[in-house]
Amino acid sequence: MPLSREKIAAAAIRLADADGLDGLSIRKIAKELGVGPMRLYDYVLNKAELLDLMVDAVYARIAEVDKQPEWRATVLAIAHATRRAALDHEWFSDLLGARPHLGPHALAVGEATAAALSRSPAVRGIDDLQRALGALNGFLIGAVRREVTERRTARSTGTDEAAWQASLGPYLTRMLNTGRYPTIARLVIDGAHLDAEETFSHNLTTVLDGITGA
Amino acid sequence: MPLSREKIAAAAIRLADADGLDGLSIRKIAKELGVGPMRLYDYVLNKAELLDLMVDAVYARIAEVDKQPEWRATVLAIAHATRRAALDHEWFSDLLGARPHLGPHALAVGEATAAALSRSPAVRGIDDLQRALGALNGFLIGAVRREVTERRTARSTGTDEAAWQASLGPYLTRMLNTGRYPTIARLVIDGAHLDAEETFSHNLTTVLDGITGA
DNA sequence: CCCTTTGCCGTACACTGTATTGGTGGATAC
DNA sequence: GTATCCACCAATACAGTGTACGGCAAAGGG
Repeated sequence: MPLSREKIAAAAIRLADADGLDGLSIRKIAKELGVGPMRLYDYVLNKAELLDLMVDAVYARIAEVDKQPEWRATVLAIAHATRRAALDHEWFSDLLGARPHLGPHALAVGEATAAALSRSPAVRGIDDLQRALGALNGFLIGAVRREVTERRTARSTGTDEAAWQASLGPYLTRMLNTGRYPTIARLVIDGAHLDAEETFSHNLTTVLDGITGA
Repeated sequence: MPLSREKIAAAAIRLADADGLDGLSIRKIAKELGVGPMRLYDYVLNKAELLDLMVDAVYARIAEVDKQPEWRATVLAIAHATRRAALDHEWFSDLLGARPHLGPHALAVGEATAAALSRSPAVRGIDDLQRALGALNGFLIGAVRREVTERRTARSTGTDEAAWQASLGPYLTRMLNTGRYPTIARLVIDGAHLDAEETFSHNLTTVLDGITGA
């Protein structure tokens, strides 16, 4: 069975899911596919283009969300699907917003969000739409990125407990004990462990309220 | 004159400003400082820690903003300073949100924003504060990231005009001519070239309006 | 039968971060 | 004065990266 861009992207996604973007190399993908490393360059211009293919493959899954009748429900569905995809493929959050989303599926979800937003009564002209899209996408990119890094550090402080207790933990408590960061300290100490999905939902509606309310 | 973490970070920042993060290597930093590459490891654990140092050095500049009497003005000042810093050091946006901000100056900035937000009447308990901080930081990270990538692609389509006219341009017009992305097409064609700073300001107040519940 | 051309394949290059080894100067002990 | 040790620094070495490029075999044309 011959190679193809799709098959290469799929193999790359499998590896990136397992080892992260840093663990992803042309040679490993080729080995996974049982071919020589340079074969990949018959289908892909360079590694950057391969990353774009991976991103668009994920966007394809995001684009599968059902279209909702109400514009707000549509935006919520797309945003939640994007978050879900980023949690399933953490490397996705590293690439999200790092290059323009120009793949066909990325354009499709962009179209769906833009169309939904333009149905909001608060979005009047095309300038409003451009700004609203910027605000929403900005929040989406940043929020997802934050959540993924948080999850990563939580995992690594659990795994690499030695390093945490040896350096980072004491450093942090020392810092907070200086009294120079009282609010942060309060957040760390008293802050309940809020449910991540609930927080995301809450903040998303906050941003949407800002868009429609102003 | 002896080496120091600060001096190493400063040299690394100079190089990253010029060549981007991809062009940054231990060997180049060492050459810039006139020492052997392995000397740097007497001051820095590994490259990741060096990147953290660079990030915190930028946060030091951000933390210099004058404290405003009104909480909203404080948040605006910090956000604009962060954006300004990311435009001055584009690599900063690549690192922003990619790892927890735990350096002393990053903590200072976090403290200032958290303190300001907690003075908003709409932020009642510590849970509200945690969420508001998440919404604001999420937007900030994503918006800055978006703007920097936009600027980069604009620059590279200007520089590498051959590649644009050969592949990406035609690809995009072909895509938009399929009629599958009418809203996006309208945005690309009719969309005025909005001032980036104005857009950022507008969206920032939009998010803040959402937080305060206006 | 020979020549050309076309596609396939692996080698090779320049570069990365960093562990490790070897050497060298200066201070201290006898 | 000599020997020993130690701190410091330089260079080398290794395992890996993305990808340019040269060689080779098969196919087609005269």
